[in-house]
Amino acid sequence: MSGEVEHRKRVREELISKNINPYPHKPLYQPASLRSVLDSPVEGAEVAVAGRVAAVRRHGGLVFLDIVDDGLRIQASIDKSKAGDVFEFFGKYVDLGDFVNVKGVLYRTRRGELTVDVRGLQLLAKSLRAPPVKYGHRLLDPEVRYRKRYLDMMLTPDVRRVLEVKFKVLEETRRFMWGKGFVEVETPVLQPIYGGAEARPFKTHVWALNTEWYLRISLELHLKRFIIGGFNKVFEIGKVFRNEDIDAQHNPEFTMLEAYQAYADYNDMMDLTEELISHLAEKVVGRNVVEVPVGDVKERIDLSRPFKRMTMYEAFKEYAGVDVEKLGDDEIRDLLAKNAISLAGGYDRGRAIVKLFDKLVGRKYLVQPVFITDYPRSSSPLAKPHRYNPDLAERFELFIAGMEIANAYTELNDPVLQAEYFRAEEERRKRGDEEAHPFDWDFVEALEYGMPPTGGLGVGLDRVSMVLAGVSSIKEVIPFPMMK
RNA sequence: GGGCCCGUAGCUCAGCUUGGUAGAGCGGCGGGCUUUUAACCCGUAGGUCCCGGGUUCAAAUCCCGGCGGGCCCGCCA
Repeated sequence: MSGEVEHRKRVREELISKNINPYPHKPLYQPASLRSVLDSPVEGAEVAVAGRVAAVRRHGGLVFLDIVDDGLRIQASIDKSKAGDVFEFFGKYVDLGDFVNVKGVLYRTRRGELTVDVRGLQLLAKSLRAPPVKYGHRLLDPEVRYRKRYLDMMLTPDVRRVLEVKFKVLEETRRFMWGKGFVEVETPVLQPIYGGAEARPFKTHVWALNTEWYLRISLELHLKRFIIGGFNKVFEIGKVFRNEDIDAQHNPEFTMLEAYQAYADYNDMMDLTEELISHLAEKVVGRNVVEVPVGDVKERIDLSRPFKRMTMYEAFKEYAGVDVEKLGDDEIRDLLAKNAISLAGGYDRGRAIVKLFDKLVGRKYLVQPVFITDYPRSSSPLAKPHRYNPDLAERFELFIAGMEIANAYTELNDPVLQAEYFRAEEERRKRGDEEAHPFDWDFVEALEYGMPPTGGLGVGLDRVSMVLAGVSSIKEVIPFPMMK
């Protein structure tokens, strides 16, 4: 309401005209953290705190206010008979939403609530707009929530809690990886050629070179160059960008952890993944059973080790009652047709099997953590063929709550095979599959210098955060999600 | 891309079926109240009823077309 803003602007003007700065540079009374005050309150002691006025309850000569600072709340009261000048100033110049600095004595009210009996008050920052809902209540309009996320965080403690889960995941992932002896590195976001995943990229223009470049869709190919360069254990946590749809599980930019380890294979990466996830459960939420909404039901998900492991073929048998290995290509084509699946770039047995897996098994059944291993070789152009079966790749994906959480390979390090697989991808692109992997000559050349046997892992940290926070939309764990 | 739903005060929503020219609660502002905590009581301001067109004496309401948004399905991590 414009009247409200006008009113507060007038208050601001009046303060300035009275030589009271509505936006002073520092608090007058050095504020203690609310955490320290609330954790070990000393009744009768003098304290100073600062924060936003989140609620005001006036009772004639006594006014109660809630002060919120850094996600915590404390009550203060101003007694006209004890601090008449403060009382008058507050009534005249302080509104809901303003930042204040108060000094006073800690006591407990009749109802037992810890309260600061205010004796001194300084306005720290005048707000011109009152918060749209009361502190502690939820903003309901998702449009407003995500576009004006500062209001969402400011007003709803649970929103802050969920975001804190995400940030703690980032922090604890680093701590875990460092502890395992991995070096945190960085790789370019802007690239002349993209790769490492199957996705449509974002394009951009580099003026200095007058050429089209891309935003990275994964971290993989540069991290492997670190392995070639002699770093044995590297990881990166970073944004990747995929030019695809926006929905409850997908945001066009999201945060991946990728890790590569020399002299390791996908079995080692499975152990590492399992250990990471349970480390995160323990450090971030302090328990290994979490509740996550999956579809219409809240699922109790047990993140304790070890996770179930099954091959993709076993999963087909168990959940879809299909023995894919024994199916002829005609039967697979029939299944594709029956499930209305079309394959961009023409029929390929391996890729068909993966699509069928997503459709028939994927999200429905893989609620408890499970590693699905041994993907069809042709669906994984950067993975090494399986040591016992050349039709398969040494690859696994981790599913939790019906979501793909992690993806890992024994990395392909044979440059001749890599070139061959890239060539096949290029053929597929020519046949119309926009998401086929581009041929990366520079990467093949790097492999030609020799890469040790390597295990590689990618983890979607937003989705991990969703599981740990128990939320069903990726928007909840991304501070400023992309909005249509 | 397909389907369903929504758009009225700062917020949450009623009014629409049955057309008569705009309402409530909360919030704001003013007043009252010295132990409240979604405080309470009294008063008051605040609206392009998403936009455009049509029907009608008359449209928030009925019809058509846009725009914005949400959810589900398909695809992608």
